[in-house]
Parts: sequence; C-alpha cells; structure tokens
Amino acid sequence: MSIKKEEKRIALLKAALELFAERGFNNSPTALIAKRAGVASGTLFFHFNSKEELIRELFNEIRDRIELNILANDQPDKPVKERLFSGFYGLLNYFLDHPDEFKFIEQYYFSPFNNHPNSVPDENEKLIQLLLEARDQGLVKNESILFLKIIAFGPLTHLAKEHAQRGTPIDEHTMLQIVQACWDGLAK
Amino acid sequence: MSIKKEEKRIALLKAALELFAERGFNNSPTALIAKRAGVASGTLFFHFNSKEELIRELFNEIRDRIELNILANDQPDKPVKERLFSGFYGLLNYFLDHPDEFKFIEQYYFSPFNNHPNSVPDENEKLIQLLLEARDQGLVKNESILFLKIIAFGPLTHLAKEHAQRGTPIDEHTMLQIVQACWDGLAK
DNA sequence: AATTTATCTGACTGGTCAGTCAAAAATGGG
DNA sequence: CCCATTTTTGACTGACCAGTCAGATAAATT
Repeated sequence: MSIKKEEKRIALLKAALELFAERGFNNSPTALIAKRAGVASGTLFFHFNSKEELIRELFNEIRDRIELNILANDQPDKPVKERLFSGFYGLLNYFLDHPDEFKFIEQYYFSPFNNHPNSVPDENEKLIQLLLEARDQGLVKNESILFLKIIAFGPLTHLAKEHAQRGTPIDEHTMLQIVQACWDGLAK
Repeated sequence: MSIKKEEKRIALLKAALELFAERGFNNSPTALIAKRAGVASGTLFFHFNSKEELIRELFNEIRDRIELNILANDQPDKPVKERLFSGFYGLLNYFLDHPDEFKFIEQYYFSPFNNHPNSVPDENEKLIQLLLEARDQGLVKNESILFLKIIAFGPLTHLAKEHAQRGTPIDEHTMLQIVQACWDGLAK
C-alpha cells in the first residue's frame, strides 16, 4: 500500500467531510466528493466499497480523533474533579474548533445508518468513565448515568450546535461559564 | 375548498412525518408518502408545489403546535418561576410524547433548508420571553440570553434526543429532576 | 528491461425519484 | 340534470447519481 494511496484516501475523507457539512449527505454526490478531492469519480470506489462505507469510516475516524484528543489532554495524576473540568472544556473546545465534524456527527446520529445493529457508539467513553469515578467518590450526585450524561453533555452539545449552525461567536468567558454550570448541575 | 381536500392535506402531512422520522427526508420518496396517505402519487403535488414546500409547511405546523401547547398550559397570573418550571416540563413532556416531531425538527435543523434567508425560527419564543422576564426580576443569573438558552434547553433537548433516538424510557422522576437541574443552573 | 501487480481514470449503465399532465372522477351551483 | 370547476389519478419523463468496468498508467518485483 503506497503513500500516494493513503494520501488520496485522506483527501477523499476530507472532501467528504467538508461537503457533508455544507450540503448534507444526500446532497453530496460521490462524483462531487471525488472532484473536490482531486481524483476521478471511480477512484472513490477503489478506496471505499460504497458511499455508505465512506460515511461509516469517516464517523469512526472522527470518533477516534475526539477520543484521542481527550486522552492526550488527560492528566491521570490530577484529582477527578479537575480532570472532568478539563475534559469538558477540551471537548467543547474541540467541537468549536471543528464545526464540520460536529455537524457531521449530528447528521450521522439522525441518519438511517444509526438503525443498524451496532448503532450509536458513545463518542466519549473516557469522560463517562470519569463521571462514574466521580460518582463513586461522592463528588457528584448519586444519580443514574443517564442523568449525569444529560446534565454534562446537554449544554455542551447545545452550545456547539449554536456555533456550528448559526456561527454564533463563542468567547472564552462563555465557554468557562458553561463548563462551570455543567459542573454545578452535577456536583453534590 | 372542500373538507375532503383538507383531510388529504392532513393525511399527507401525517404520513410524511411518520416516514421522515422512520427513514429520513431523503429516504422517503414522495410516491411512498402518497401511498401511506392513501392517495395517488400526483395528488401530493396538487396540495404542495414541491417536496420542499411540504417539508417547510410541516415544520411550520409543528412549531405552531408546540407554541400552542405551551401557551395553552401557561398561567400568566402565577409567578414567573412557576411558569418557567411548568413551561420546561411541558416542553419536555411534549417532546417525549411526540418523538416523531422531535426527530423531524432535528433533521430539519441540520438540513440544507436551514441555510435559506429566513432560517431557523426559534421554536419556543414564549419560553425565551419568560426567561428574559425572570432575568429582569433578578430571579436568574444576569447573563446573556445565549447562556440562559444553553442551560435551559440543552439538557431538555438532550434528554428528548435520548428518548427519540434510542427509545430510552423516561420516568416522571427523571423528568422532574432534569427540569429542576435546569432551574438550578439558571437560578441566582 | 520485462512482467506482474496496484492504482487510477472517466465514459457508461441501471435504477430511482421529483415533478408533469391528460384524462377521469367528484363536487357543487343553478 | 347539466355544466363548470375542483380534485384526483397514475403512467410517464427527464435529471440525477451510485456504482461498474475496460483500458491506461504507475509502482513494485524479478
């Protein structure tokens, strides 16, 4: 497998991500994706068996990038509260920096692909583990994991949505406020 | 304009809503919508000029239903705090009772229709007015409307999403908890 | 260099689907 | 009942698009 090949694969995924965010899955013909990636239309089907496979692989790749980003910034020796804080902040920051990826995930979430057996993997297992740890330590309310997820991720994703969809500018102050509010909602 | 005509219009909108929730906009051919509504394929285009118009009208209708539902339950003589509480609860309840409508709205939100000039009207103006009123009265934090919206609607929509998408059962207790948590996040 | 293998190309195809339209059926007023 | 108008029908059309494939080119192997 040559380097050239990998390059084209990446160019195709990048072009697809851009177009999906701009125009949606169904409004982005494979021929257009190929064109933007600078390759012939048939090439897409050499790298991916179908448009659906391309979409799935793009999803997996993005999920991994997010997970990696969180893991990279985590400092396991720090207290759980601090780790959660920077985890939330990091996730929010990532979504604001990568609105295309956020839009893509939301589209994927509500797309038919989701109804397959192995559906909707959680994008941020690490943060959920940390939440459970915090609960065990009595730092946050002793409630169901559902409750904790809603309170923690609801505001974060809502803010990211506002930014990705309407382009609302979000300053540092607002981000910190929201992260703090998430924590307040969780804390005992 | 006969009653029969109005009936078919409604049947078409209902069939479209069901199919959109089940299969998404693009996976729901107009012929299939017509079939489920019990009319011939051409009839759809007598009632709506295009598939896009059908989608837009369906969105407007659903937005109006939600707004009406909130207004119907509002008691303007009660204190603002109480009105906000029951407003949140009512909205959450509505989404849990009408997952198809919720799914539709989310799809619409991330669809290309959204990029038109007159895009994304707020689904719940009334609640936002109440939020501002509460802020004026010093009941909630003196923060930007953006902040208030994120804290109030973030958890609500996230819970509705969980229910609509994965079918997670939501009991009364959880609903009240979430509404309470929203308030706690807002309150001074 | 010759040969095999991997990668790429773009014209083409078969299927799908939004939207049309001529003719049929239903409605309603006089 | 007659005629005009509204509403419905479903076969049809033209555009679009995912995916194919035969042949071209580049890379790797001998």
